[in-house]
Amino acid sequence: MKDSLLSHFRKTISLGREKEEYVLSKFNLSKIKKRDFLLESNTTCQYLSYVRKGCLRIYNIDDYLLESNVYFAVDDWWAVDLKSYIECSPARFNIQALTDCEILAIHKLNFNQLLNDVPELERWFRILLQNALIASENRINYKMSFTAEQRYLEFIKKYPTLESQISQKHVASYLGITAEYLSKIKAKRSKRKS
Amino acid sequence: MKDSLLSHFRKTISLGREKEEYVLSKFNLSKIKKRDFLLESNTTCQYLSYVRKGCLRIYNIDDYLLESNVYFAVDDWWAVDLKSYIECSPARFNIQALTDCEILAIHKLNFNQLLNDVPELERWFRILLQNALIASENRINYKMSFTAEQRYLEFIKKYPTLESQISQKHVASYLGITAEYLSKIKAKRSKRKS
DNA sequence: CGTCTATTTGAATGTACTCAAAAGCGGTGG
DNA sequence: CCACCGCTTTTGAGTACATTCAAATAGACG
Repeated sequence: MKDSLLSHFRKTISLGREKEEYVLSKFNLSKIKKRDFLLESNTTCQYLSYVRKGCLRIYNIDDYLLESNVYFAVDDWWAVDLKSYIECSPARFNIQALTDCEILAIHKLNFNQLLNDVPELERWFRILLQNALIASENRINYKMSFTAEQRYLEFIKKYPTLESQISQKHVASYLGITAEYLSKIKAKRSKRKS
Repeated sequence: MKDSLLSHFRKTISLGREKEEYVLSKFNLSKIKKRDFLLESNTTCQYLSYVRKGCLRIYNIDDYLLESNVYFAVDDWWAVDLKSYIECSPARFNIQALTDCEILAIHKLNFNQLLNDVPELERWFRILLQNALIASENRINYKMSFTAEQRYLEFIKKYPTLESQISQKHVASYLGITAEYLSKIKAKRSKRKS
């Protein structure tokens, strides 16, 4: 059940059987249904959530109540509002399941204890943050340098199975365009092909 | 000379006099001139560089040789291509001084040794990454939700002294617009005021 | 002083948005 | 199992935001 989480850790650190058991014991499995919320803005984000299965969107609501998807957490990723989690501040983001999901979550307090008991995890967490930062910087470049159509193609390449699972308006929101315009991009593309 | 770096560390961790000395001893001061490069793409980023004074731009060059500024490193920030630094991969970014700068740099090998000798630094580094990630996620939201003019106003608010020090084309590139369009935004604004 | 780069301005163009209407689709209850 | 409701997607016309290209002007620097 927690195999996928285990192999996730093994990608960056090696703990040995005993510590592995201990770390995994602090995570709890929960299943959440499509459209349910893992986090709502203005509450505090208290859990680190590993996505074992399914897809969630982490999204922002701006001053005019418009939503924009910051990122998707799919199999083997993490869903968290980092700022809120770290600073105990009200969450900026909402986290919502786009499909039925299986989550392995750990409460902040337990995670902090783990960081004390198993210092190797500091390294793992640092690397997680590094990768997230690198991905985020890439995202800025894409948005800056590419047109909506180019970004859409990159999206398909990066998440080849995701498009069929979620609605297009969420893809559009991730790409930073309106649902209508994404529809037009796709229409134009399928016309070109034929 | 290294006072500013010391107070930078003290913001997030407390080390005690002795360890502080030790950590600081690993950093070397260097002065670099306006327009000089701290890093050129396709070389490897081997240093963590603390900006004691001045301003640098970290920028990307896309497939069509167009530059876009990813971020500015100003007083009390860090300049690094994280991906290259961590993975020893060819740098995606260039780092160039926009003003004369004073840099406190530490080589990767020395930094790794510090992380071993002074484990408190893991925490500091993790927090640095956290903050960078939070800033980067914010940046995505701005680019998604706001017009160029709104982003320009946010830029002025966030870096009140920067605009007078660097050329507008660099500001435009950071905002993700052309230099011409930024010029038009400013013209429109000063017309409105009068 | 001359050269090189940065900035301004204008006209034409392209990219993406808004609004509205129609069609499609999925889930729910009778 | 069908009918209906609400939400998503498509399509079109009109518009706004931002770019391109070109030419003129202004600044920076040796």
